[in-house]
Amino acid sequence: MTENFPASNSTEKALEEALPKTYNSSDTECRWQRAWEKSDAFHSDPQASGQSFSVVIPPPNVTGSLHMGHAFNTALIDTVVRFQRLQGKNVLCLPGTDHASIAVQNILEKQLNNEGISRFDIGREAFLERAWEWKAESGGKIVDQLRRLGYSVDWKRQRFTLDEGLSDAVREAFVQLHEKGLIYRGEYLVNWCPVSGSAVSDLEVEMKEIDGFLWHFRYPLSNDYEVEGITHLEVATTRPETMLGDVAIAVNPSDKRYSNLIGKKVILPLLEREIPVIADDHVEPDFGTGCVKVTPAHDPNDFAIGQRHQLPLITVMNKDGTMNSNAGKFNGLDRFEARKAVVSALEERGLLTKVEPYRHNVPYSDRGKVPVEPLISTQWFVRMEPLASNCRECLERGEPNFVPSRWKKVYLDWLTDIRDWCISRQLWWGHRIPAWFVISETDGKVTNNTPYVVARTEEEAYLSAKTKFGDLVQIAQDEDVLDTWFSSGLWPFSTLGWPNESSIDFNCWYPTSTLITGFDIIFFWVARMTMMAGIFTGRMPFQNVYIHGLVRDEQNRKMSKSLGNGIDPLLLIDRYGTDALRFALVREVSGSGQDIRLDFDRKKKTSTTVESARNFANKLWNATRFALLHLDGETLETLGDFDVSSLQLSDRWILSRLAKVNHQTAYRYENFGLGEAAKGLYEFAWNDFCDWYLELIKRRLTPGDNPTKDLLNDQKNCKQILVRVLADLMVMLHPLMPHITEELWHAISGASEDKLLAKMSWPKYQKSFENDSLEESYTEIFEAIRVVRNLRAIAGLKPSDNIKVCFVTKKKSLAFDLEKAIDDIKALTKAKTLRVLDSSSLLETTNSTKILAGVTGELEVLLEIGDSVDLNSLKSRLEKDIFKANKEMQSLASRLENPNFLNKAPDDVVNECKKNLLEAQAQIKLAKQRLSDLF
RNA sequence: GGGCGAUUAGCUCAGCGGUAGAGCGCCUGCCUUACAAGCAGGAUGUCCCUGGUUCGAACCCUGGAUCGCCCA
Repeated sequence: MTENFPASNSTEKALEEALPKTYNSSDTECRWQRAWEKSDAFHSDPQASGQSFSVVIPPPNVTGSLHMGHAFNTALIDTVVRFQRLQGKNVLCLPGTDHASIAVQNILEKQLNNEGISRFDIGREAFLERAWEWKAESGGKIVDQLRRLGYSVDWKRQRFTLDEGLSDAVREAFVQLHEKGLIYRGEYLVNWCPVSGSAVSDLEVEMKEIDGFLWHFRYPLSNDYEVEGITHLEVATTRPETMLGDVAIAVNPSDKRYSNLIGKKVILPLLEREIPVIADDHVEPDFGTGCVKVTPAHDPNDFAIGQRHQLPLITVMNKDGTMNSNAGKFNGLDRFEARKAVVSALEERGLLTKVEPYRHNVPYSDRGKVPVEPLISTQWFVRMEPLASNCRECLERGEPNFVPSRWKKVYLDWLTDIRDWCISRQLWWGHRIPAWFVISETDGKVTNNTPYVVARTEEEAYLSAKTKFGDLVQIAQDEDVLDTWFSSGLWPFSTLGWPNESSIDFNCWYPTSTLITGFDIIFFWVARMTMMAGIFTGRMPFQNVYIHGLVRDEQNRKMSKSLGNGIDPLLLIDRYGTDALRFALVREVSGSGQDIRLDFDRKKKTSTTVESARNFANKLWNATRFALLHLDGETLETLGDFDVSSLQLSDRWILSRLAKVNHQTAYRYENFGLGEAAKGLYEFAWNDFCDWYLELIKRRLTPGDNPTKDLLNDQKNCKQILVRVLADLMVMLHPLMPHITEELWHAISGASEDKLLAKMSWPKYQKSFENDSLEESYTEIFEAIRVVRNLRAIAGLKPSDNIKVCFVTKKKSLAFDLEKAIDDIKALTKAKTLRVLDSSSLLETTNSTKILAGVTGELEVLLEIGDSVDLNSLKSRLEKDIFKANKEMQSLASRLENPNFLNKAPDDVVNECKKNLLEAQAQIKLAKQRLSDLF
């Protein structure tokens, strides 16, 4: 399994040959994905020990292929899930797909269309057969792609919204809602998508700003009612073709211009129908002429007016978007053709008074990408208010808990002014509505008056119909299917066995722990799930809802099919590896849940963001490689635990850092600070561990040809800590970068192949190792080293040039730390000699000695060097130091002169300020002295 | 019209009361035996504008500008 890392008894040479210098992600990732799956590593057992932790994934459409949104969502979910698994919880992460009624139907109808036939030619049964065939062939694509993300889901529990169990759940849900009086059927104005040939819900309508026109035209007053010389009323509309269905003209009752016309009649041009002038509060007197045409059968606002005034409904269009016989001579024209024809007809009659360009909102069908047509039709609806009010009550108790919390308000606002949900779709692919019409009551036909029964099965329906209507009943199931989101709304419990609430899975994992999804489906999905769960299970379906942003393209545009600006995650995976992509995405996340922008060079197909994550993976690879090259075949297991009593300072330092990072990272993972967790681990691994600790221990790992016993002991200690830190780091990084950490952990741990990091435990948090004062000391030591390196650079010294370094400080604790770390500092600065003094006067110098100086904090760094020094750069460096210190001194001094500051600011701030002032003054003094010494 | 978010280094973004950070890019040296996908060093900011609160504001409050999203 660890092909790249040979068995632990190999020679160093063999190791070096077998270990490539750069990490090859595809090999590693492929291998571990297979290993996880082969061993059913993520198959969950409801009887297993550990607190339950469950997540259901947002089921992608079967028609879909992997896009960046999936990759992002998956990276976040899998990070949380893998973390919880490391915490010893009994974790279930349940995958599945969604049947996507309209999308699948669109695909199939396109295929049929290519064959020159329609679905009606082959019939429902044959159509569904083809649909299932299509699903079997293409429906698994997205699932295979999800596998490439290293998703640690329970594949054995994979579900599909149309599979048997979930279909049962849908029927049960429908029947129960109906029994509770929450489902009704009726003739209403719905959003009609002429392309899908189906009703769609309000949520599936997208408002688009469109440049259109506002047409003004005249409706002549009926001769009988001519009033004070007024012969006509003028209306303005963006949709002239709907005038054919006008049934009234409405004005505001307080509008004096028209008050004497209320109750009178006008003649609807073209059709020469007489319609009344009515008064309605909702008419805005300031808009247009203050008169609006009322078309209740084709406009939601007008529909409401019509209801208030008991106006008739006149539908002038067919369901395919063409005009019908009510449209008179426009019968048969497409709605947009009819618009032109109506306008020119009005113009001919001299009734068109004005056409002005007008930008307005037009409702578009999400799926069909054409304007929806508000159309009267008979549909099934769910009464939402009772469901929503239950959710609002739960929310008051914090159920579910939204992260970040601002989404709570968005969710609540939607629930507060909720409208009923049109759930029927005039499609075939989906859950057929479990309602049967008793057609024998209406001459074998389905009309709006045909009685129906709702039942779980056809037999049940038949029996029920028979009891009500006698032995000779004939029944026929409703042709329509349910909105796909109806079944998605049941997802968190239908997948766990509901309606069988005594199922083991349901008992163990319901309610689920956390839902992770994008803000774009809070209404579509999150709210539907809470409403359905509330009524069917009596509980909210998840404790936490973690809402994340969207991945946007390099120009900050939303990625979309129509724009064609999607960035293919698989391409990035091929180039940089899954772990790199996952890490890059998660690292971009901020606590406030903003959208993330992914940079992408479309010509080169590269992304610097993902590339830097790939480089991080390579860094980890090489740090491990370094360890293996020095371990002589030893492993975490064979080395055992280190001896706490013989640790060196640098060991204590890295162990303190490790303890803090451990604690902090666990907290961040637990509380959805995933981006922060990633960033923190990156810094620890790269800066603390690789840049400092590995450099510090190189000397100790190679103690020379004839090492003493002490040196060998120290070497062993050092190795033990090296592998300990590395192993812990791998565990902590595992949720983010599962594959490479699995590989590297195996290499250093000596664990057998069947042991998986994915199923290990989170490393123990060693609070006793935390040591703030030591970390502060090391900050100062590193700063001292940096000053020496900086002086070297200024002086233009080569790495091989020997230097003599002297640290001068009056701070005893610092001097103590520096003394203790003297060998480390020598190694990292390549100093030949290093002394720590408490006064520079103790430094013996001759006339030919040149001294470079730098200051940091309370430490003065002196460098003895020969003649080959660039004095100019040194001079400018010192002058710059003085300038900066001066500026700081002035700002600090002015603060300390302010009595209010001294009185009101907290003591520690004032003390800090005083301390910094003294330091700045000392720095200036020193730098000035050095300047005069040199020039 | 109502609501939400954003505005910080050349770019992408953190920080959200104690005087500004990271990654990438840039400049200068280094192929120093884990890593050039690397190492060391360096430069870079009216923290959108405006008032106010405060000893002190990038951060809190007023008002405004620009961009984006959601709901009508």
